[in-house]
Amino acid sequence: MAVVAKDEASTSSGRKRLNVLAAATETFMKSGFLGANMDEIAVASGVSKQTVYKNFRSKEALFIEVVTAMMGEADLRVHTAPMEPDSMETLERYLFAYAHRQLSVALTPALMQLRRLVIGELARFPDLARILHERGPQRAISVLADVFKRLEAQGLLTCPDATLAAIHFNWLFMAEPVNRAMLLGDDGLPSDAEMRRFAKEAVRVFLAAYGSKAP
Amino acid sequence: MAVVAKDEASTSSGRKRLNVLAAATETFMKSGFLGANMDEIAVASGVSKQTVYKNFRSKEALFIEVVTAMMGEADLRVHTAPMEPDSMETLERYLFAYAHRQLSVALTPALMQLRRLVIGELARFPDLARILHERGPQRAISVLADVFKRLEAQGLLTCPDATLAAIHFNWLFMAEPVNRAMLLGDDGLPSDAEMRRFAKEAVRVFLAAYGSKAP
DNA sequence: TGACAATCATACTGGACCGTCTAGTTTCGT
DNA sequence: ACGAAACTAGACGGTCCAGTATGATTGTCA
Repeated sequence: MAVVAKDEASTSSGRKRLNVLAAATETFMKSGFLGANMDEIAVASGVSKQTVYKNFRSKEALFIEVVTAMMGEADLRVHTAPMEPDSMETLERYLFAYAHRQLSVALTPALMQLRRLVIGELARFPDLARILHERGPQRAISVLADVFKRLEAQGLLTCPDATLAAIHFNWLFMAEPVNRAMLLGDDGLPSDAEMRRFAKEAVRVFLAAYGSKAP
Repeated sequence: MAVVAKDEASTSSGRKRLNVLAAATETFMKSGFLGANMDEIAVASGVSKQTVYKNFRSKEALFIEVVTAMMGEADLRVHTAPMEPDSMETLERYLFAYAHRQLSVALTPALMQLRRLVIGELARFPDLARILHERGPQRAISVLADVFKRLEAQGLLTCPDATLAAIHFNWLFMAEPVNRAMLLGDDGLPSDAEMRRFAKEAVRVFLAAYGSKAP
């Protein structure tokens, strides 16, 4: 009865489970929750339908696992510890690097489709949308606000409400490309050059409003 | 064969058609495209299923009419001619009034649900999403950019790229509440006091970055 | 009034699909 | 090697649903 923490991919059953998750991810992302077909998922997994239902109670349960797994992966990529501004030459360069990094990591076809999927299923799965909000925009803003508080203590910023400042900075570069991606599809995703421009201009506006005037 | 432009609500058939549209709107908004049921729509319309299909070729066609009709109504409310800044006491007051008005008009449960619906159906109805983008954010930004160009000519703003300035201003007050509404549902909608705060702070940041320094 | 079009209630067709069951086969631990 | 557990392919029950067909009923207009 020794509980050995086996890697999921080491056993045959574990691999099959991962295959199902992968195939379900693709299918749900392509067709949505109602549009997805459990038979198709089983076939794409190279696994019998029985095995699908051995690993996942129902279509709903599978959907929830797919979405939370995707959010977990996204978390790892998006929220690695942000470099400290001290180590950067200037505040401006730090803010630019942060913005550019967030744009590069968040504006991927997979993450945008995940966002569309969760928004479209808000009524059926409100918890998933809440989690996506908490671990996505809300968390980014919260982390940013902490950084801004320290920067204000150092006299580099003037932001009485650090959270509001973080909201402003975050959306100054994120809002337009995310909105385009939501409504125009992956064709609306910005090139790297466009990302740099969004980042650069957001930093300019942000520092004009929140930068300390005293040199 | 005289084509008389009859008001749709004046004839019995016309009224029935409008009833179907209204019921379909409610059902699609509640259940999404795949989740909606044509029998339910017929019953809610007080009309037989036959009559539904006499007026609309298919479920898809009905959905498209419902969404475009909603976008048309929204257009009327959101994009009434913006007051001219000249008539306002100060630029700051003008910008605040504009932002507050946009927030009040756009952040309604119906419009947010329409947005969720269209985003969720992007793959199935890409044209609807494109139209929503053109007549929503893109149009607001375009109108704003024209105003900003005039204001710059008057020396009240400094914005070499008026469209970028419009993007920044628009999302400074819109992005956070819209994002919350998308992921948290109608509970996330801001109160009037919160709208005023978003508007006021957006104006402050915007003017710090784009306001003319010369008094 | 009478003919004709619209509408109604309802049944039906054809198909999709979730989740279960069955019977036979493979894999795995011991 | 052997028994248990997992797996497979496929069928199936039950349900749902878009769209059509039917035959009766109502409303409209000459």
